[in-house]
Amino acid sequence: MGRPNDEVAELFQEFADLLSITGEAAYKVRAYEKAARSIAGYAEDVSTLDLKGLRQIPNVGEAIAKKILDHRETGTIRQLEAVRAKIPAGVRALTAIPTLGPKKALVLYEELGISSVDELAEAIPAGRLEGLKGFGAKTEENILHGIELMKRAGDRVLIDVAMEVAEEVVAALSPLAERCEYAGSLRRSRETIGDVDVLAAAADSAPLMEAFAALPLVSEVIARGDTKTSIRTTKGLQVDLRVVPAESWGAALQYFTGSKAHNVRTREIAVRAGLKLSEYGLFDVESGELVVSATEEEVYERLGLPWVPPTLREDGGEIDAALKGTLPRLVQLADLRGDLHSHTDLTDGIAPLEEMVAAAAAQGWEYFAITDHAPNLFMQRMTDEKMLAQREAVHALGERHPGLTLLHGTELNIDADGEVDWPEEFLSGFDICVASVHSLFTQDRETMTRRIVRAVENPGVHVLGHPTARLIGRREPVDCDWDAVFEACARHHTVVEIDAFPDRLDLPADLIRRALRHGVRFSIDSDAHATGHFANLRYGVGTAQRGWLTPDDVVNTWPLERLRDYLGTG
DNA sequence: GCCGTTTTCGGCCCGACTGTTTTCAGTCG
Repeated sequence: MGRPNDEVAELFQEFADLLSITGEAAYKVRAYEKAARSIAGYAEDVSTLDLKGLRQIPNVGEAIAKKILDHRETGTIRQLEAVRAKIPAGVRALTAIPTLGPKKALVLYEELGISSVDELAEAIPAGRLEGLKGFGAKTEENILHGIELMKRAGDRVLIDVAMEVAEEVVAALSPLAERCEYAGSLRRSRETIGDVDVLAAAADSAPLMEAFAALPLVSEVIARGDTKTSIRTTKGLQVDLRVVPAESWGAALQYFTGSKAHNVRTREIAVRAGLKLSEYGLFDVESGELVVSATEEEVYERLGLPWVPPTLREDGGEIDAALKGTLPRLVQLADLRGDLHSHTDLTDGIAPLEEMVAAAAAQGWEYFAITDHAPNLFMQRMTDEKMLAQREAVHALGERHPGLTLLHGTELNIDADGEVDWPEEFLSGFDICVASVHSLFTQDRETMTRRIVRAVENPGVHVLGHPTARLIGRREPVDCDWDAVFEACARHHTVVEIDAFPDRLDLPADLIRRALRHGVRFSIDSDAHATGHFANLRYGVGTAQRGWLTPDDVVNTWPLERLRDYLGTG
């Protein structure tokens, strides 16, 4: 269920959303949103803090601190319950539709009684919105497209949500099993996860099934048997537990990891060798005898293949590469020597510079770049003076962390024409500049391509940040001639970012493979807005692996000197 | 509701874009 901070933060975020729907003053709504973000990003566990300790959290004052204590004692927040009674949860869900905010959601609820996304999806084609003030044809179209975008993600969840559940289940069951691991699309590090598959090896499955069904995160047991039990979590995610004998572990793990297409290929290879591969093992067809099944390695080996990393098992050429012995040595989390994209509370981060740097030092990195937003993202209120003052602070801090080289950078805004915030002269004062698209996501392909290529060609720009600007389940990637962009990146030594945020994972894996063909180099960046966000790098690494990247392809696995040479900042 | 070398009130993330509107409201970053 996550750490107590996340639960409390979610309650205040819900409170803020509901207040904004009821038309509460914007500053009040923002106060709760800011508090929610601060609580989520706060290093200490809120459930252990007293009133004084809680008030130390930025943006948490008397009123919010008391609500946290109330919640701890009574399990609820009175004011939240009151507004929940007025606004159904489904109305809040409407605001998750892109282009539909709190004001429109309230109109739909009050005028038409619509209180769910499904109801709205039916009401529009039925013409029920016609004549409703503020809802023209284009608005209806945008809403339907937004719903479509959400539906396409379907019941799938982002990888971090699934990972949290999977790790909780594995941790709870491991003491009862000889082996226990999550498999399926999560093990392959897909960007969204439909359901979580957990595999355990044990002689007797009963205690595992019992413990699994009794976990606190279980809201419903869907099916329960000797070899498989399925549950639904309180948040609606399905988790399947399969228990196999230890001698079948390897075959079962291989089978339940998938993908289906990869398994089809491995089974074909088995058939041609007179073998049969199933979740129970690799068998000799003639004798029916078990050949191997205890580990994945021996299953693959008996098929004449090296072990294939799960992130490659998509039937995307990995079988041929395995047969030829040309599987890449994939980049690992431990290969990273630094992070090239992060924020502090000078702009929209949560943590002060000192805390971000201390947390980066604790990662054991060799270098770390602070890249707060530049002035053209107006809401961040950046100025030249603030940026230069931060640079001084960064230099001073560097002396306190001798093992860690601090890079002072910025995240520039790529404007409509591909220009960025500052002239080259000012840019040259930074150690590293990330440049990203933050607006005008719907430009046509030609305009967008010209725009991004121009930014990439700017000698002051070193990294193209979250290149497609997609938000998984919420915003489409921008339309762009990526081959033209990658070609320009390779030519100008502009690094292409893999932003590790779970709702971005941008550049996506399919485009990484395409970029690789152009000789592009990549950086796997946290885009951290809080110290806890460095943990997201594992998802960035998973995405990089799905793109077949080796450490040599990823600049932040390089020593700083080589990185500087490549960027031309040495 | 939070915050403060403006310190107990009066500000608070500002501006662009979109669609609808007939002069601007809603949404987003």
